[in-house]
Amino acid sequence: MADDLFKALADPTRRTILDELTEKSGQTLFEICSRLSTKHQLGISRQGVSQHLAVLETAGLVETRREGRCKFHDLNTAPLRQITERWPVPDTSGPEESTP
Amino acid sequence: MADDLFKALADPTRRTILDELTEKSGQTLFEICSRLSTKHQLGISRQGVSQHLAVLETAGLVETRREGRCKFHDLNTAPLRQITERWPVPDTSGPEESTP
DNA sequence: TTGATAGGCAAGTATCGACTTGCCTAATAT
DNA sequence: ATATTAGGCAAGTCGATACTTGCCTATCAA
Repeated sequence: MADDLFKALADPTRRTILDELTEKSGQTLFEICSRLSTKHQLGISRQGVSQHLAVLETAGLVETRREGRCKFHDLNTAPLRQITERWPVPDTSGPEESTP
Repeated sequence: MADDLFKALADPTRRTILDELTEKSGQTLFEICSRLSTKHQLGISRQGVSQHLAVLETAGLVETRREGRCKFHDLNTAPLRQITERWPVPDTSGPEESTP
């Protein structure tokens, strides 16, 4: 459970995929592949991306739906909530301007 | 930067250490060692724990202060904020009771 | 000073995980 | 029917990393 989540986040390529899905949810495998290649200069094979997506799906960060021969990938950030629930983060830390 | 954070969170032992520091911040290496051993049945060497703490410190999740021959470890959850800033999480997802 | 306590450094092992290559299935197009 | 497009499965390689063992330094107590 939590193990899958943190393992999924551990890889920089997977985090970039999450970025891409944040920008545009519901992309296909090939769409993600070409975006990683063009926008992020990531030379990675299609299977590589596919395996990353599988890890993200196991973590619950990505959900998929099939339509014909296409498989669309949707982002689900809900699992991230358990991180800040497990280790509470102060509202605003750091040197804040004194409330005027 | 972000890489260090997610790498630090990727290991289950390190997450348990964060749990321990959440419960009681400012523990020494030996204190953490014995807690991992007794409370979590983690048979890990002192050096193992020390290396984990170093990774957590690199990520900014743990800060240390020395006093004499003792080194105290304090939790700092602030770096976690960038996670939910990078991938925004809806306030409360899932089937919520309708606000009465 | 001697011994005990708290921690650090470095090298070695061994497992895990990212990535690739090669082949296979299913849906659309000509 | 054949070719093309979208994706899946499996084995193999290679580098990263968690963990250990062995030795070394520094602080405090007797």
